[in-house]
Amino acid sequence: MKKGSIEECIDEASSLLKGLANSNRLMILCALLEREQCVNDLLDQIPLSQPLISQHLKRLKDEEIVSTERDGQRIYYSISDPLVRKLLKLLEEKFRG
Amino acid sequence: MKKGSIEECIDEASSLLKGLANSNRLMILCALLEREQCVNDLLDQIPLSQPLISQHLKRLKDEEIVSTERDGQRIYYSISDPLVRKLLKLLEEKFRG
DNA sequence: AATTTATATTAGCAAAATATTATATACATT
DNA sequence: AATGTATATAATATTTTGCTAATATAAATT
Repeated sequence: MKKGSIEECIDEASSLLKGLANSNRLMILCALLEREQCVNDLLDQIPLSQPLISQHLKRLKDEEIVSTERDGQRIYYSISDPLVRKLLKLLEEKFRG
Repeated sequence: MKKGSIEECIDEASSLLKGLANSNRLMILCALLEREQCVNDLLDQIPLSQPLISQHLKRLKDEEIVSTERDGQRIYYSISDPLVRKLLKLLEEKFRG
């Protein structure tokens, strides 16, 4: 893993946390935790508008929390960062018990 | 641990994450990760104004991320939530390597 | 009781994050 | 090439967050 000054580490960590710290994005991530899904799959499960889902996905992708794979018209999103998986599992443990 | 609807869980998780998702609060938490400290201790290590540190500490306390113990004039803060410790360690692992 | 030290609170403002609405692109099908 | 389906982008409005500066409280000391 990369290393930098303490301030840099903290900035990177807080960026990652900001990426996660939103209930709509968490919903999306919970869905993706089970399996990779395209935008339309997410639209079926999550009560948000299509543009809003796309915007959040973009944010997650910019943050390198998710990655994409195109299949024809569809674009499949999945959780690329293993740390994020661990974090989400920890949260699940705590809040779902 | 408490349980509720999925939406509630997600809201609680995102509240917690929002509490953590700020570089100044992360700095404070990193300091507290080592040992409990009073506001003045933190002031010595962290380049923020006293009111700002107090505000962030309040936020962390409201979120039940830290807890306090008074000793005379001083108020000692420590990380009360074991999950938060785990999360911070995970982040340290990733970003400090 | 007056002063000092440690900490908290409040109000106002600027900046950032989020949501909404409208529009655009890209691939697939006819 | 025209249409439909899947996804992305942009502009704008709204809400939330964070900072600064000023002030307040609470315990300790003289």
